[in-house]
Amino acid sequence: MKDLVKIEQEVADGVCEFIHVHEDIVKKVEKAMPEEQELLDLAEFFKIFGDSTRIKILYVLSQSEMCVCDIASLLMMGQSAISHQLRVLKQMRLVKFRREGKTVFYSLSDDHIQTILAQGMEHISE
Amino acid sequence: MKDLVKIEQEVADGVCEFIHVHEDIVKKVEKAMPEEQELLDLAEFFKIFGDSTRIKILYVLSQSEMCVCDIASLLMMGQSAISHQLRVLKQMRLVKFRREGKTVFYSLSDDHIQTILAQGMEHISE
DNA sequence: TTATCATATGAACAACTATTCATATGTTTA
DNA sequence: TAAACATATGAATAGTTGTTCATATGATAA
Repeated sequence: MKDLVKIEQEVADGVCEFIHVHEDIVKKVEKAMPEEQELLDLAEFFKIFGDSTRIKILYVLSQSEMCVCDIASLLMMGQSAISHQLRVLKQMRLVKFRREGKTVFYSLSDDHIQTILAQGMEHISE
Repeated sequence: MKDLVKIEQEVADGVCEFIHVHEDIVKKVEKAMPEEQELLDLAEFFKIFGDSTRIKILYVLSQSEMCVCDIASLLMMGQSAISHQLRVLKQMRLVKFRREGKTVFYSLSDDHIQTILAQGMEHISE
């Protein structure tokens, strides 16, 4: 948050900060703004899909449940890297898992994820 | 890409890399994999929405076209920061702009963007 | 129990990215 | 023309993030 002294100085410097705005538009949109937190959450949500390793993991899991080694093999990446990313996906509830002996099988936590992937793919191939 | 020597060493170390996999699953999914580039593009696409400043810009532009100063004022951020992010959004064709005198008005380049925002919001509020 | 194996995780490092600062560009007005 | 102004942009910086390495955890088998 800027203080008035700084704003005044910027105006003196000829910078537009908050002065030469279209007040009618700004005030109207200001009222329609969602909670700050909602927009932060939204960005966090999309950020998960914004990494190629995670996208690939989500894609292969959309085809079949799989253990960590299967995914590492498919993506030709180290077990540790996959495990770290699965942790992120787990924390954000995008994947779930079941244990079978020493092996842990991961899968998408719900169909919604697949829908979003498909929606994105549709969009970029236009 | 790993070389054989490294893989052999990892096996010797007791690391799973590519050996103790479920071959049937892996081979089946391998065939269904899209082009590497398609998944990279998909991640790049979602990455744009994965930043709170850009999400906010997209949101306010979904309400009304706006100049750079209007956006900076609404988000209480510097003109330069907004301008830099608008450049990213412009390059990725998420926003378009028109010039009117000294002022540049930005707006969403198509309705699809708004749909994706709404889809995401719907998803996180579940 | 001990050895083996699949997965998880902390620390370190490298790469990337968002913001700020200073300044440039291009438009309008005097 | 010169001054004022809205926006754009290059460079520097600080913060974030993904991968690797080494090691820990927890489960099974001998």
